Order: sequence, then structure tokens, then C-alpha cells
Amino acid sequence: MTTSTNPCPSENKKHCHHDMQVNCGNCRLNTICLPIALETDQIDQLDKIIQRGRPLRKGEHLYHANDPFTSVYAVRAGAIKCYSITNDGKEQVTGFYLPGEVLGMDGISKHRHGSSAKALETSAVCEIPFENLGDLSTRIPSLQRHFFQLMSQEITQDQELITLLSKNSAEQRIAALLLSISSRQARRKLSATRFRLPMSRTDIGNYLGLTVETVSRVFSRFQKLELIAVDNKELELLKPDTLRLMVDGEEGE
Amino acid sequence: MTTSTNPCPSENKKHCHHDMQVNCGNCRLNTICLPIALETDQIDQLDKIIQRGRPLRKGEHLYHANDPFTSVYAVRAGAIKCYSITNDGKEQVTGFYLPGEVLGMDGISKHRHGSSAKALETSAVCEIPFENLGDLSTRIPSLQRHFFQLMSQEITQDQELITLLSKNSAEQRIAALLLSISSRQARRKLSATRFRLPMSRTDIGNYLGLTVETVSRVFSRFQKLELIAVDNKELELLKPDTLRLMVDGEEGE
DNA sequence: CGCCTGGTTGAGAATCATCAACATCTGTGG
DNA sequence: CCACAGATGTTGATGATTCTCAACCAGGCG
Repeated sequence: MTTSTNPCPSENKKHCHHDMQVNCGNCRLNTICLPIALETDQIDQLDKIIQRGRPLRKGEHLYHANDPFTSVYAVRAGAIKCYSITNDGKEQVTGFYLPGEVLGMDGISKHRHGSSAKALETSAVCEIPFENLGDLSTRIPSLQRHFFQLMSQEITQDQELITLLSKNSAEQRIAALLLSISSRQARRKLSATRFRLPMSRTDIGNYLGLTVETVSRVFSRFQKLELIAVDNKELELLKPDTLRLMVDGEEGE
Repeated sequence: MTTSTNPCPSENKKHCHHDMQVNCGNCRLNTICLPIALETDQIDQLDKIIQRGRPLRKGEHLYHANDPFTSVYAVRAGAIKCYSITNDGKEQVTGFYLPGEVLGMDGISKHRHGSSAKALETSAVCEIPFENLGDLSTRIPSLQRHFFQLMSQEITQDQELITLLSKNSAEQRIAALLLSISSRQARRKLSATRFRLPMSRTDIGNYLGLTVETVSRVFSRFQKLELIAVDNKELELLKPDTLRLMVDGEEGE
């Protein structure tokens, strides 16, 4: 990871990919991201409305809750965490978004973002102005359909999380999160068993309705049982099938 | 509520409204339901694609999880509960839908319903074939926009439930549910303080991630504190502001 | 009338939160 | 390059909330 050959003087960071030239047509995520199911010329049309800004550094915000809603965003690199602040001032993490995933759709109804979005590490996102997307969708029915599907997916995922919070133990919740990240890695053709967790233990706990301490203890227990190997944020799933069994629960019946 | 003048011989039930002749234009819910923000002639177009079947009796299903997805549904009367079955065979209630509300949107992404929908009492629904809605949306941008908003709302609500489950005590969760129903009553110009709970204690507990026993105890406690008056399913909010304080939490700070 | 479902109440147990101490990591400046 | 500070993570002891199990009550329907 040398930066010596970095030809971008204005962005002296190892993560500078000169992404300004990226477009949906050549993006390696285009089989899992918004352009899925579009024809080449339609991708070009989509591409025209998409804006790509400079990368976000770790900790930078993409938007804040209550900002006027103008766009949804697709993650190109890195990881974004969405969270809102509860009426008593606590943070509630509502989701983690990895490359190829679209965030910000909760802002559509109120014309304001319902949550804040913050980079967990250096990240790149594609901004998709929503007005334009709506217009384009009326002309490209398959795009409209796909965007409906994206939103529906978000609903389904939220409902799965609700079930997880409502019915499952700390161990099951954490196993489920690890497996979720694993399958999202696989979708991107990356290793399903070895990856780096982009978020802190605190964020994991917050997302899953647990305290940091509980998360830490479960990680330790899993490690002792040789279900996973943890080195800080580096993670290896040693027995993914056992984890799956934990989640899919043998208990009920 | 007399049935003596009921001129519908085939449906000898007090809930028979002769709804076959109902249309979006004359439906008293049309200011809060899908037609919101549509012009009169657009409402007619919408009305043409909507199908209205016979009422559902208590316990009947509108659709089952995994049924092919063809339509979303707007509740006209009664109450519908949506639920899914977890991998270990337990039921998870994912939402209660009251008149003027739209359900079934979680089926869009997989072309199959993600959950089952069951009438909690005699109910009437309007079926909105999704293909037709998509087509119509490409011709009526404001309909497309509104439907995007509906889905976005569903996401927002799910995220609020996630927060509730993740951060709040049994008392706070139940207070929040009561207030939610209350405000939805108000939206329909019904009493915000006196209403009948269409769902069982078991359903409430299931929805909120609590056991029946806990729900029952909290109801008793609230009653003892004179926050509410309960008579079976009939409910009166005696001190809604106190309930609101409980939910909006004084504790955190 | 008695059964069955749904609801209430009690006693004890379990999971997870809280509080507290300590360890580790990161980045900063000497 | 090392030292240090602050943030982040780990581990232990204790306690509270909620679940579990169990008994009992109320209402609706055959």
C-alpha cells in the first residue's frame, strides 16, 4: 500500500482511486447495484444523473438527520453507518451499508433525511438525485420496478432485524450479523469467511440492541468455542454452519 | 348500530356496507389513503384498477407468506395483522394495519409475499394490482411519488420499531404502541383517547418483543396508576401526556 | 353446563445491563 | 522512535428487568 506513485496531488491519500472517471458502465459493482437489470443505453442514462464527489474520510458525514432530502446514495467503497438520535438523546444505529448497497431511502416520505449517515472508514459514494431518478423511472419502467424492489428489500431487511431483536438472544443476534456481513461479502465476490469488520463493537451493540460489554463477551465466547477467530476487527468464520444453526434455531421445535 | 334495515340479504352482518359500490372518489378515507394528492380524474384512473372483494371475516387470511405477489392492499375497514414465521417456527407480528393504511409492500422485491396477512376482525380491503399501479405511476408522476413516499414511510416506521425494541423498556414500548394507535385514530377523525384494541394481548406482546404476561402486567400497572382505563379490549387513555413523557424519556439526560 | 381460548397474577430463574477496573490500540508530539 | 493520552475493547461482580412455569379467572360457544 504505497502512496509514492499517487498521481493525484490534491488528494494525498492511499484511497484515492481517481474515481471521477468511474461510471456505472465500468463499475465492478454494476451487477449488484442500481444498474442491475438495465440495458447498456439505459445505464448510460442513469449514469448521467449520478454525481460522484470526493471520498469521505472516516468519521465524515454524508448527510445529517433532518437535512433536506435530495438524493439517495450508493456505496462504492468503504462502509457507511446510518443512525438516528432518540428523543432522549441516545444514538440508534439503523443500518450498515457496504459497497453496492443503497441508502437514504427513509428520507423520501418527509423530504428530510430520517437519519444521519457517517463513514466508518474512507468511503466513496455515488449520489443519485431523487427527482431525476423519479423522472428517469417514468421513462424506464424496469428502473422504476427495480427501485421499488430496492425499497421493498429495505423493508424486508428491517423486518428481519425486528424479528432478530424481538425473538433472539445476544448470541443469535451477533451470529446473524456476522452471517449477514459474510453473505454480503460473497455477493461482492469477496471471501465469505475472512473479512474486516468496519464498525466498532459499540456500533454492533447499538445496532443489535446490546451493550458493548455483551458484544465483547459473546465474541470471546464464540472464540473460545472456536466458531470464529477474532483479531481486533479482523474476523474469520471458522464454523459458519454452526453459526447458521444457532440463528436458524434448533430450540423452538 | 342496528341491522334491522340491512337491505343486503346475502351478507347478514352489521359490517356489510354494500362496499361493492365504494370507489376512491367517495371513500371517506381518500384524504389519508393512496388517492391523497391526486386530481379527480386521476383518482378515477386509480379507481379503475382497484378491486374490492367481499369482506374478510375475523381470522381469514388476505394472503400467506410465500404466495406469489401480485397486489398491495389498502385497508378500508377493520384491522389486519401481518406476521411471518421464524425459522424455528415461532410467529413474529410485523405490523398492524388500520383503515387508510397500505400493506403488502414487503412482497415487491421477491415477487412473493414476505409475510402473511390476517384479519383481526371483520375487515374490508381494496386490492391494488401492482403491475397496474406501476404502469399508472409512469403516467401519473404524483402517484409514483406518493407510492415512493408510502414505502419510505413503512421504512421509517420499521426503523422506529427497531429503536423501540432496541432501547426501550416494556412500559415504554406499550405506551408507544397505545399512542401510535391513538394518533392513527385521530388521523381518521375518530377519538384519540377512547378506542377498541383490535388485537389480542398475545399479538401485542409478539409485536413488541414481550411475553403476554409482561403485557398484561404493564396494562395492570398503567391502570393502577390511572394512566389508562382498560375493559377487556376497550381502552381509554386517561393521561396521554404522561404516556408521551414515558416514551420520549426523561431518563437519558 | 363445561370446555377452550384468552387474560391475569404470582414465584423463581435467566439473561443481559450496569458499574468498575484493567488492557489494548491509535495517533500525536516530543 | 518512544512516551503518553484518549478512545476502544475486555473481563469480572452485582443487580434489575423480563421470561418461564404454574395456577387461576373470565367469557364465548357448542
